[in-house]
Amino acid sequence: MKYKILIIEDEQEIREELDILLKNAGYEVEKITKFENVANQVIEIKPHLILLDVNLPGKNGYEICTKIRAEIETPIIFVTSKNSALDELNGLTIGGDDYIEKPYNIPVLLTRISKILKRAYPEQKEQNEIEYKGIKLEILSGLVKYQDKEIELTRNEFKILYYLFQNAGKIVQRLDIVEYMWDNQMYIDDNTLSVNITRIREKLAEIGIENLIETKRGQGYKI
Amino acid sequence: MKYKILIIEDEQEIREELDILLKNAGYEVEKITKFENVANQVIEIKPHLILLDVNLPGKNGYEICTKIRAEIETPIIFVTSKNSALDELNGLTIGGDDYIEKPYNIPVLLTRISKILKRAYPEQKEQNEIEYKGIKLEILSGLVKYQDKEIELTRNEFKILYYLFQNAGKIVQRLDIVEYMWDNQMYIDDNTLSVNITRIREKLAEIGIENLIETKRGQGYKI
DNA sequence: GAAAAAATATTAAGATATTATTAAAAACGA
DNA sequence: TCGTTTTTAATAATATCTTAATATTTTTTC
Repeated sequence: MKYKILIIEDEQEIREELDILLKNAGYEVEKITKFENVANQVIEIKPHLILLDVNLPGKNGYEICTKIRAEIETPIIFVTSKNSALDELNGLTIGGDDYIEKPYNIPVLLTRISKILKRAYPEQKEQNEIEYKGIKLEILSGLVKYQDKEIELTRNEFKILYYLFQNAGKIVQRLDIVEYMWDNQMYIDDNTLSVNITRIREKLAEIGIENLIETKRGQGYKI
Repeated sequence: MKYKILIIEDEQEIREELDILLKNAGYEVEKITKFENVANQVIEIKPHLILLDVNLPGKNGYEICTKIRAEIETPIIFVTSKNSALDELNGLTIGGDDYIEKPYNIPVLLTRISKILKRAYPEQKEQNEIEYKGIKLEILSGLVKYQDKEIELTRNEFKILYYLFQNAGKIVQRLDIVEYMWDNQMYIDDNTLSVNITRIREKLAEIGIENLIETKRGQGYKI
């Protein structure tokens, strides 16, 4: 899947440069050249990420950011030539996800973009479907299909099951799942996982899937 | 081989807590308490991994990281209470290998440390599979396979058998196994080992493996 | 070579730690 | 806000581990 990046930048030269750069890197690119009602335009375009110049003529980039953020959660990278700590803080507290200074270092810009995209859209992995033992997980619809029956799992339940499917045949440690699920910064009770497993098992049983998830006590789970 | 972990953290309480935690987990621990010339101190200590608090008094953790990285490639884990996207990104692009937020989840911290160490020092690879006399131990799946039959062992049983496999052909002393298994716990009845061996033999017999584990009375076991 | 001692095996029964379950509270999303 | 989903909390269930008691086997001693 191709990510769509929106460039909001008044200097034509830089705009074109970024355009080429990003297209070469495999992104779909949109540009805004008229800076009236930027927020509305953004909502129309529905980009996955926005590169926003802070110094638009007669406009305040941060204000624009605020307006955009009021509507959608698209991550924003500020492109700026200012570099005072204050400015930086302003942008970020409003909700921008990163900033980068002009003149930018191209590889740095690209890796930042890719990191932010990965973080913002973690579920968009290449696969749309994964199958094991006749059970099919459909990522897009969040459905589990088995012998012309199907059930829906909630987002977390699905994500856990998906992780187990990706590691089918192997023992997956509980902690690995916890890390995968909760990115593990904050302290999440490990029992939460047990609760989820119980729910997944219940739902799977509804369509006749029994004993799929084995508990390997002291080691983890295995399908 | 024992890994050396360096703690760079100003709050004494946390420092001591980490110290104990890590020592219990079998690491060698060093601490820095004076934050002048941190980079130089680090180079002296030559740790295998650094736990770096981002919010040192009057210092910028990221700056320290940059300086350290200019000298050595030791992996760094940021311990931080901040959590803005910017902070994280900065840390990672500078060369930190991971970050974790306070309050941290202890088991998670430990597994992260161990994962990063494994990645950074790959010489100490762990096998995923070991075979002897047509019997295959699969670590990832926790299975023992023999002639298209397979059994599951419990964690301890598997660990013991794995240890014997690693020393295939040699006599392994009972005490060595006890140490390997129960490490520095207080005296564990060595009969526990006998019980485990009995169980392993039983389970192996189920898939037709007989007389694999020989008892060398007074010396240990041999496969 | 028999009896005693030492080492290991066996079996079953506690103990413990890990996981499961259930219900309720909190957080989230429409 | 209401309905759904997620997390917390309290409690139950149970696989696995350890202990204990007893049995078997091997080695030593006389």
